[in-house]
Amino acid sequence: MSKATIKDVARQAGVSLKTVSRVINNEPTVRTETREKVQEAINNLGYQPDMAARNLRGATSYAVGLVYDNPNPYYVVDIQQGVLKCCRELGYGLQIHPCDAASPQLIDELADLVLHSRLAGLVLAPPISENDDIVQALADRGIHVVRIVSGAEAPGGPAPAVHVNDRAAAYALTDHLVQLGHRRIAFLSGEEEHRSTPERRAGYEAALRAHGLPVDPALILPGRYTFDSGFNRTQALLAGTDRPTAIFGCNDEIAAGALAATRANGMTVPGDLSIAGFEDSPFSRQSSPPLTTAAQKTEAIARQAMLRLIGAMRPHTTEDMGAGPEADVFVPNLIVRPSTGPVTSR
Amino acid sequence: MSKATIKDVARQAGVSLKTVSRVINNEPTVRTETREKVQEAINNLGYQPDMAARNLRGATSYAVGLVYDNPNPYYVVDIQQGVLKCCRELGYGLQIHPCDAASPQLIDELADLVLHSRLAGLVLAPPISENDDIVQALADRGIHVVRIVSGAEAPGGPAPAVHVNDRAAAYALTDHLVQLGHRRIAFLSGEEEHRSTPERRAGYEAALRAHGLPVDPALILPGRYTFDSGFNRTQALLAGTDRPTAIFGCNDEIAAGALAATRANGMTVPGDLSIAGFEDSPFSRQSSPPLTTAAQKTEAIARQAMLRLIGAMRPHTTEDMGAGPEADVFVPNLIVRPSTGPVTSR
DNA sequence: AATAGACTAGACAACGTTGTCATAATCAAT
DNA sequence: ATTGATTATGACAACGTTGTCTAGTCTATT
Repeated sequence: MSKATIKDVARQAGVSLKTVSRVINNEPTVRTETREKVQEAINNLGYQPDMAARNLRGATSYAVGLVYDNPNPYYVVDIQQGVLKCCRELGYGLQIHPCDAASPQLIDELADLVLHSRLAGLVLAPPISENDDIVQALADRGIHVVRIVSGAEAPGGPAPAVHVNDRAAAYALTDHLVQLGHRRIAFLSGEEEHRSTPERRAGYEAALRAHGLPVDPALILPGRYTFDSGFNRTQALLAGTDRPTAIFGCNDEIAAGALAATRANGMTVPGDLSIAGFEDSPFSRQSSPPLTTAAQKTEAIARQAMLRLIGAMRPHTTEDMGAGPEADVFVPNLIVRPSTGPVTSR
Repeated sequence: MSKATIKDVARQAGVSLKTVSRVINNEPTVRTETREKVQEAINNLGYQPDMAARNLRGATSYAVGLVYDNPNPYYVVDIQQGVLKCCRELGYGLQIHPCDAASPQLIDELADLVLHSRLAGLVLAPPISENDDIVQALADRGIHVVRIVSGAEAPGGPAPAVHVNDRAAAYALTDHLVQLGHRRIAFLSGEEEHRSTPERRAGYEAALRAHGLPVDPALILPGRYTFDSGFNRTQALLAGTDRPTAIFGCNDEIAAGALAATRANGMTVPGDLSIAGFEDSPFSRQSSPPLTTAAQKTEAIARQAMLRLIGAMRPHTTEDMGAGPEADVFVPNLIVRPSTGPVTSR
């Protein structure tokens, strides 16, 4: 009924409490023979260390926090899943912490969280992870942090980071559109606070330039990562004189909005207009036609972030679990679906 | 830098550790004067009890688990939010636990979770909450549980429950369609494991009967809570001879699929066909036209569930926070949007 | 005025683990 | 064989809190 403790294991293995503790924590100074004896007792009793006691005693703790303020539940759930799985592998607890990125007390709030929940560190998801002030302030307070950020490579900032190369993926997606013959491709931005926006835009511009095409500022529209934002901007575009032949929505919701506006205008996709999104959310799969998009492996990214966080604090814990630094950069995959097609002559 | 402990509070207030503990836990046997003195010291030092120590010592613990296996991230995030907020109010920790409802080891897995994470209890979300075998097995093992279930009233089962009266809401939605003149209304079911499916269907049938309309089995189609399921069944319906004039999708994803299929068939909504969904997810708001649906207050439901769980264990903790038993039944609200309209003569 | 009962408060141990320090066992080199 | 260094193990305290038990202080009743 009741759970086995380290004491039970020690008794069964015929060793002291401390020796069992050493085996559990993979400390080197245990004879192989002893280690095996203890391991057997552990397996035998189905022993698992008690988090509460562990956290209480040590300078070290076995729980991390996941901090996010992301409007996209699909993303949030994926990130949670990835971090949680990794926590279970490593024997860590997870404290989720949705919050308000704009709150002026956010830093204090997070510092409090770490203190009171005895967290070993924090995994920061975008856009909070991309706010250097916050990350720096946390680092200054001695809080271990890992960031999930949009960007091609390690900026060597105040904290370890896992990177999503949105730029390269946006380049590939734009290239795909150009290959289809599109010359006037509108870019519907998301919030500038999300670094993914300027990154994706940079990839879009780079691809145009690589093909010797002009970057027309009139086709690059500011906005938000929402359906409505995509809808409204597309209506404005279509009402204008020099219409684009393709639209690159900075995420799938924007693209879904663009799709709805296009159809509301009596136009067909991709016949009259090609539309592409980003993120491979269900919106992109369930619209008609399904949207061309770029898929990021959110769960794997979250897992890698977790490994980096723990690895920074206890290198031996995560040995052989995550590969070297090259594993820290993820490039979303282009997924071509029917919403993009060859440009048609008017 | 370091956090204040009960010791610091005791010293500042000039009382013993135990007295501070009594104040924190709202135990009755403390003189008002003493209580105030202690409270002042607590506020002064910004003291918050340490979860790890609390959980370690007592027979009682201050953390709960949230168990779910729900394919809908919008729902999951809302539930999390509601439970988490309530946890913070009550000073509880939250352990999220996504899992596989079909796993044969689920019961052991949950029992282990409770034991090893020292959880005071579990909040069960649908569909796991609606599996009586699981709930009963957990109750038999002495695990405190609260269920969020679809159904009109307390069944007096093995565990306290919060109810979502899908039946009444489905009745209202169906009534709305009938009022618009619809006589042939198809019902696209979700998974039968989710009790919401038979409940909503019961409401649909009851409304038809109340208006003296026949319940045609050919119009009640089994299926799943997915876009594709809605799409395919609608195509089949529209290919048939005796078409319905309205479709009631058991959730918004089904309805969105139905909408896509309808348009793929060259028909207009609501002109040729009215479509209604359920749940008020973003799908219903962002489709064109937006879908008539029924909105459940998921966050409030989650909060109430949490209150019931804690209330069952420590009645005095939740006094005055949640109202009486009548607060345990929630009826989703009908939201009328453009996807439903008066039936047109053919 | 004495005393039972209720109320209030404190001393102390205990929860399960790890950090510190001491000690025992082993080994290499003289 | 003895020393010295190294490795392997154990005894004990401590983390911050609450449960148990005891003792002191009131109030009410006789």
